[in-house]
Amino acid sequence: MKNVRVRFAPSPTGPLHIGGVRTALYNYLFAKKYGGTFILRIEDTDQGRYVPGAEEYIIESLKWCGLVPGEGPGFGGEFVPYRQSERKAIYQKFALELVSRGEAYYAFDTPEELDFYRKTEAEKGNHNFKYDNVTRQEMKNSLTLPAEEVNRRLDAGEDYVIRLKVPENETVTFEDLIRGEVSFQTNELDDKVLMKSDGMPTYHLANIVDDHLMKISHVIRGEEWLPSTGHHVLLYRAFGWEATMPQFAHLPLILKPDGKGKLSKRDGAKFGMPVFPLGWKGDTPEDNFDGFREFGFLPEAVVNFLAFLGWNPGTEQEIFSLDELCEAFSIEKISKSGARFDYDKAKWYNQQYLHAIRGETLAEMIRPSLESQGYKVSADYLAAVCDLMKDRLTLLPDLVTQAYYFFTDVHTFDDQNIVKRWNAESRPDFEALTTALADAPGFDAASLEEVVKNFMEARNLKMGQVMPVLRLALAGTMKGPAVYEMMEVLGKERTVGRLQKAFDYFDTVK
RNA sequence: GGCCCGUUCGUCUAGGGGUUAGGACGCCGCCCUUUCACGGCGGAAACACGGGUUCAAUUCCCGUACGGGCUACCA
Repeated sequence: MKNVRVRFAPSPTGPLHIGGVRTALYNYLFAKKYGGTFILRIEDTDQGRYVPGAEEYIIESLKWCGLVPGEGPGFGGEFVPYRQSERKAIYQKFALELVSRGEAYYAFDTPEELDFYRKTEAEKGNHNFKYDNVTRQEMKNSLTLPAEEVNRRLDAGEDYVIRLKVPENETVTFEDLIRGEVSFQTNELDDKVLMKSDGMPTYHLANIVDDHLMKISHVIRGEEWLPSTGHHVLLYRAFGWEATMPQFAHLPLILKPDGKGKLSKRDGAKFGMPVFPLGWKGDTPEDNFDGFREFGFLPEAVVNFLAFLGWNPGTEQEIFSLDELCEAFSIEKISKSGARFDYDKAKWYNQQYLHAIRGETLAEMIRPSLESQGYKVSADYLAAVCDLMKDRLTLLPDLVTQAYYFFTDVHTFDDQNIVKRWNAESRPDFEALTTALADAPGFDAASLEEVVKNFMEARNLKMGQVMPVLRLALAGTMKGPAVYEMMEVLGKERTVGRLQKAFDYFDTVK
């Protein structure tokens, strides 16, 4: 495939949600697979919904995921600007061209009039009023009004919109790369507004004009756009651009975990999971969200998880780096039906990536949150702890909650288990063992194991009598890494100190 | 309501005219083990329904049901 140019075209109306990230991902993968270009275009034509900071958020999110655009705002490119609000004049010119070709027309009906019209129609039992090839004949537009009046209204600066003049009695058919042939009857299609009365284009116009001008080869977008694709094809025709029209691929939606509707930002709070890549601070507390990053996900895991929500390579490989995904990706393997958001699966992916990570790398990721909690540790020490813990983690913050005792004194003891493992006669043995440990030739796991084993043999003690007590004394809990390794990482001083202190405490537990 | 799209284990999915319908998550059991995890092994678990077409249909066609999307001077 040559000259693949795809775009991700979000609207800066708030944080980019995870479905958007997946759309961006699939566009990116497709571009990379064929050596093409991944373009970011900001569709900010609705000034009413514009949210400051949203564009920066989108870019930061894409970067976090490793999906860096080849062209876009801040990324340069042949077709600047990539922000639609800065391309207003272009759309006006093309809209006027459509009017002069008779493919579009001026309409003067105000939103209030339209509302009123819709309401009265509804009262008459007609609940699906459309501004279309039949109703336009009784509305106020350049098709029904005399030319002089149209000019008079235009000259007087009256508000107007430009609408697409959808042809009658035709069938629009196009080939969707995912769904196959899809067709619409033009009589079912309404005369979509192309230019709003504020002089801004609607999505439909801006989208077609920009995709054409920016030489977009494939439009990969969410399924919510499928119903308006009929209009889009009509628009390409009206402009005479049908020969170079991009190919369409409509992605299945990401659904709520319970399958009832598409995933929305409210679902994060409802299901206790992230639905945004990065955290977002809105104006109200309800508008503040933690993202996958804040929950403790690695971007590679999020990307891998997202890639598999609606696509799979057809092999049994589950773990893919971004590069591997680029290589394996194909539109034909995208599924047709919506995929529920499966948070357990997302966590599993994270766990897999955490297992594979190097202790040092993990250490640097976790350090900021550790320091914010007041723990200060050396790089080597932290890396050693990470190596011990990483097989036990699902989310990054688990390290601090599960292994806090590597960074400070044990503050919570599992008394129930202490009672089971410790009694009045235990003390002499464990004091002797502590001394033996303190005198160990080396404080590495292997030496310690030997010391403990010799000790047990000499005193005729069993593994189950000794190990749990040591573990309880060092960590306070029955869970955790191997005892010898824990001691090695903790070091002689801390190990011995903790044991002595713990035994005093154990004597008091009933 | 209208239009469009969809439907394989609970979930994500592979597959495809004749298969013991495969994998992964989750769940259960066993093994490993000083604990918790990891890991290994095993288990329960699916072709929405009805008609065609065919020697044969879960697979192709048509309906129905169900689900989802769209139905704005939002994207």
